[in-house]
Amino acid sequence: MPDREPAPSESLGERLVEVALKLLETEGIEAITLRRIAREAGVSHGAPLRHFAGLSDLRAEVAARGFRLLSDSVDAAHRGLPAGTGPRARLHAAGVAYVRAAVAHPGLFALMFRPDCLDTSNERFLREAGSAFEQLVRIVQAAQDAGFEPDAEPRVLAGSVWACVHGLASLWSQGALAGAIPGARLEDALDISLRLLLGSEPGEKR
Amino acid sequence: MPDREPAPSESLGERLVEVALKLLETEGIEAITLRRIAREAGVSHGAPLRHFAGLSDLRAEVAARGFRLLSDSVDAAHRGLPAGTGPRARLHAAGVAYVRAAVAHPGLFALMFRPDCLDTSNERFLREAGSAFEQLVRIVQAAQDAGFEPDAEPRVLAGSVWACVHGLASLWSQGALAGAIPGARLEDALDISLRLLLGSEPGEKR
DNA sequence: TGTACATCAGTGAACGCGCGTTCACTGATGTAC
DNA sequence: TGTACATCAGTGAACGCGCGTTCACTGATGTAC
Repeated sequence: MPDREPAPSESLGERLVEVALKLLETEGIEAITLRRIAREAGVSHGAPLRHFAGLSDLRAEVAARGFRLLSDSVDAAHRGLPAGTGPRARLHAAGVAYVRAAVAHPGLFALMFRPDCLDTSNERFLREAGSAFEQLVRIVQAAQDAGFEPDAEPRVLAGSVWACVHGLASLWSQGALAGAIPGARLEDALDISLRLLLGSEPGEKR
Repeated sequence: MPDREPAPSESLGERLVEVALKLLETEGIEAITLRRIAREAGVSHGAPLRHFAGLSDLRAEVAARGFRLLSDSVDAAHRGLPAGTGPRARLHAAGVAYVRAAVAHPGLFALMFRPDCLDTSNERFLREAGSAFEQLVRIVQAAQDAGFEPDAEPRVLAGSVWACVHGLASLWSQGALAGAIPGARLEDALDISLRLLLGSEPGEKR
């Protein structure tokens, strides 16, 4: 994903979302206001309302990008694995990718899971969040076919896996884990979590 | 914990915190402002500053109560178990208690993990958060003594367990899990998560 | 090739809001003598 | 038992802030004829 400059052809709506993403990285959630984004984009504060129904609509649109980013990260990690990799190791890699992507974009990640801040009925938000979860369900189902918790309901199992990596990403990216465990390394906690969750799989190729 | 009426002897500082807790239950985080709490307590909006250094100090104080409540819930669940209960089943019960307490107080729970909203250097906040984690470490260590992941570093292991139940509590209490899995029941996800995390323990008394 | 018109993205002044914080004050309470 | 005084929790007016949203407007662009 090259960090392209805003092309002049690009619509203001697009540009505003990108400015918001940049602001999330540099200043965090509280900077995501209509006026601030407009200012940063060099446009009058009324302009964003030509492209979004209101503040929480814009935020939902930004959060939708977050889900897309998460999906893409998981997908990229998946595609990067050697051909013979087992489904369980793939699930493991998906978990790692989720946590890494979240920790790399703490502001965006926080916004995505703050339903009081955004319009959760926004169409693109629902679609991207939904398809990210479906992606996880597919990966989980493949692992189930390979013997991982074969009797569990796939969506519920996927939800449990999601919750676990999500908790890790969330606590880590807000500094709570590092605060409680001085000298902790994310890798260690991630390894333990995923090993506990998925079990060890001595016979499977990774 | 009886829902006692504000005793006239009670200090205003105490009363404000209790009003804040009530507001969190009924209206959520955004209601937690100095002016709103003062209004609700029937006191002028300047009064709270006689008891707290500022808004984020008050919020930290409220969050500290949250950690205490979480600790107490886990503790009560612990004490309620039959005498012969194994350490692994005790860890399981602690996880269940954590999630239940969090889901029962979604506003408070959300506030506790919003470091941008509160003064994380507040003394009581640090103390209560710290002692809640220490409580978990002790429970985890007991499970380790009974053969659960005996070689893991106790604090990191505790962090992993924490992250997992925390993620479940967090996603559930904000409706994300229920949104992704129509008809989902918290109990099911909780059961799967904890079973995956702790493994099954056929020989142990529950 | 021109002319009239509609469309609509972006402007910028204005409104009203609740907020945190400051500050001079009041008035009850307790203490020193 | 009185009197003077200090303390300090709570008051309420005031300040300045950034916010979301409204609204009449401008001016470029494209379309119909």
